Amino acid sequence: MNVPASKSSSPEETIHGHGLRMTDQRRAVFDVLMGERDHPTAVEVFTRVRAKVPNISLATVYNCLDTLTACGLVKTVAHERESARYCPNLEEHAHFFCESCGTVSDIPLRPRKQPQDVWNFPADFSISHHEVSFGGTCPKCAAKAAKQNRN
Amino acid sequence: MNVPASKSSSPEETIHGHGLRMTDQRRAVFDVLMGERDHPTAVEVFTRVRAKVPNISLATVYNCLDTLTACGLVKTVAHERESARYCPNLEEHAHFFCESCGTVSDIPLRPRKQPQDVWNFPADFSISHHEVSFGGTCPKCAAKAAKQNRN
DNA sequence: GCCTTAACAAGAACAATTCCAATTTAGATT
DNA sequence: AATCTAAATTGGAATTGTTCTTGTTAAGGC
Ligand SMILES: [Mn+2]
Ligand SMILES: [Mn+2]
Ligand SMILES: [Zn+2]
Ligand SMILES: [Zn+2]
Repeated sequence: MNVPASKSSSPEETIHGHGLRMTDQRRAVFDVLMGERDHPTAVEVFTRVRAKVPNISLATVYNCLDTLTACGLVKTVAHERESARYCPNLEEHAHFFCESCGTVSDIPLRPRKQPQDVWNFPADFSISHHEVSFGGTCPKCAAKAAKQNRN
Repeated sequence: MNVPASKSSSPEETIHGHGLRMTDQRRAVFDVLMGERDHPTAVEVFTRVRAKVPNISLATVYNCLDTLTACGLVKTVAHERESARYCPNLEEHAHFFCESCGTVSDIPLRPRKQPQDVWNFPADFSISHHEVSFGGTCPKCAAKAAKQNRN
């Protein structure tokens, strides 16, 4: 667990490195996530992947998403109490949730910056991971709202 | 909604300012949260508040927590897919979740710093709120682990 | 080709939260 | 002080997203 997938190795190799097998279902779930740069829920992944593997079950989609996450091939994204989303972007980044249209955007970390630059940790906290999410209005929706207001 | 409770005004005033009433149940839920500087779940609040209001229902505890949050008197804290927690600290801060003992600690924002100092937002994103959570090992648990290792 | 074990499918179970309909209560109005 | 009305509470049912269970399928080492 927590072994990052190096860019050079294939997903097969990464999965094998965890003592697991690359199955059609895992491959299909992985491909669906890589195919779009968005953040689908498990059910959205399920409906997309059914086009390729018509008999896959939702339980298997959940299992695949869990194993892919455990192998470091995708990321799981939680926001408030909504259903989990899955992200193919392995770079360190935060998430922006547009409250108007629901889209999720990746927000990259500035080079050479760390969360500790902004939050003041008492000594001796050992941080193993962080999850940062922002809520607000995306540029697209802001533009739409501005246009509305002009009328 | 989103009207912050100024420190000078009482919870009654704040609630009235939102056109709502201060009831025994709301008062008791509020007092329970203010009574400890921790981050209880709804069920934990429920069991604590039952000491004072023995017949309160869990649904009411959820309702009270929602209204107190809407009035800005407490904060709701989400972390991964766990049950929601509630926080009496109105200062801007992040949360640290100890994976070993489960405690939640407040991590203050450094003065004059912003999340935007660390994350690079494409222009035109209007941020209305953010939630930042860290996972890892708290100092107490780190010390315990170190002691174990020494044996 | 056989065997062991991992992976999958289908549906049941689960936990947290929300919804609903009936009852109670706060506080305004007489 | 009694009455009235909308808001709040209650208890239980319903919902939702996710996990668990059990029987079946299929890799891949031998
Ligand atoms: Mn992402
Ligand atoms: Mn807090
Ligand atoms: Zn938007
Ligand atoms: Zn700890």
